[in-house]
Amino acid sequence: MRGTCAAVRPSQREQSTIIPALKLLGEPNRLHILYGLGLECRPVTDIIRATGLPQSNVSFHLRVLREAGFVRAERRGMFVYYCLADPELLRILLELKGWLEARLARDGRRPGAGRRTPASPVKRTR
Amino acid sequence: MRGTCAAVRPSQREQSTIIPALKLLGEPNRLHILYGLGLECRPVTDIIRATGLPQSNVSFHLRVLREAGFVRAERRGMFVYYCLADPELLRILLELKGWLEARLARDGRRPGAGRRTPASPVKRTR
DNA sequence: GCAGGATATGAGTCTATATTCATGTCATGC
DNA sequence: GCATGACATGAATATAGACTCATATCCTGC
Repeated sequence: MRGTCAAVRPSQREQSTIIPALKLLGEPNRLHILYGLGLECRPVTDIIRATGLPQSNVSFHLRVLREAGFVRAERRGMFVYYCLADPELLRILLELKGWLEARLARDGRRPGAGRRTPASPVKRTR
Repeated sequence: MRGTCAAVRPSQREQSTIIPALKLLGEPNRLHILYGLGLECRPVTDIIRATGLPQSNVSFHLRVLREAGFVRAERRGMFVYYCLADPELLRILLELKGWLEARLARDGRRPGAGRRTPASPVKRTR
């Protein structure tokens, strides 16, 4: 905490739950695993095959997802099956994706993606 | 389509839009800036004061948000005002947050947050 | 024109975290 | 018991991306 002083962050506590979640979901392989699971339960072996990732890496990501409560693990004989903890998550992700794609389709190119902030688009507003 | 080899990533293209977005939003200061903006437009100076971050850093994050199309920049005289490009984004984030908190409240502790995968919860399923 | 405040940018550093390799543990079948 | 396949874990490394500092650019008022 290197803040000049107190540097009070107002809604800091507000973000305590959502930030880790967004970070988790922002990892390509992790999201891929989640999508791959869909509504079914699958053994790790399946996930490894589906993703093409090394076993070690899949295990790592599964652990992260499990400890976040996004997936459940359940042993069945020789295998450990992983399943989505709550399908609602997929719905919310789909909603975000829908919004993003709609935006992209609506204004084609990203708006305001230019280098600098435009020199002076408005002469004076008030 | 089981991917003979080559490690074909099925929905890889599917994630091309959502992954960068999730990464952007997963950064605490960035999310803080977005929440701070709310539905109003604010000059950079305000954002700097509100967040307590160094000007350089705020400028950096604003650029990322702007190039992603999450905020718009508009010059008014001496100041550059930043505003949320689409309030819908806040709604979706709120929805995710609601889901997370509901989960947390429902099962108190994170489920499946234990170390190892439980040794053998089920004797045999099949 | 010049001065000064507001913002953007670049280079360099630092940190968090994904990835890999090797090894350990657990369940099953013999 | 032992061997084997399925997962998990630890240490070490690599890398992306946030942060800082210094500097450049733009606007306004004089």
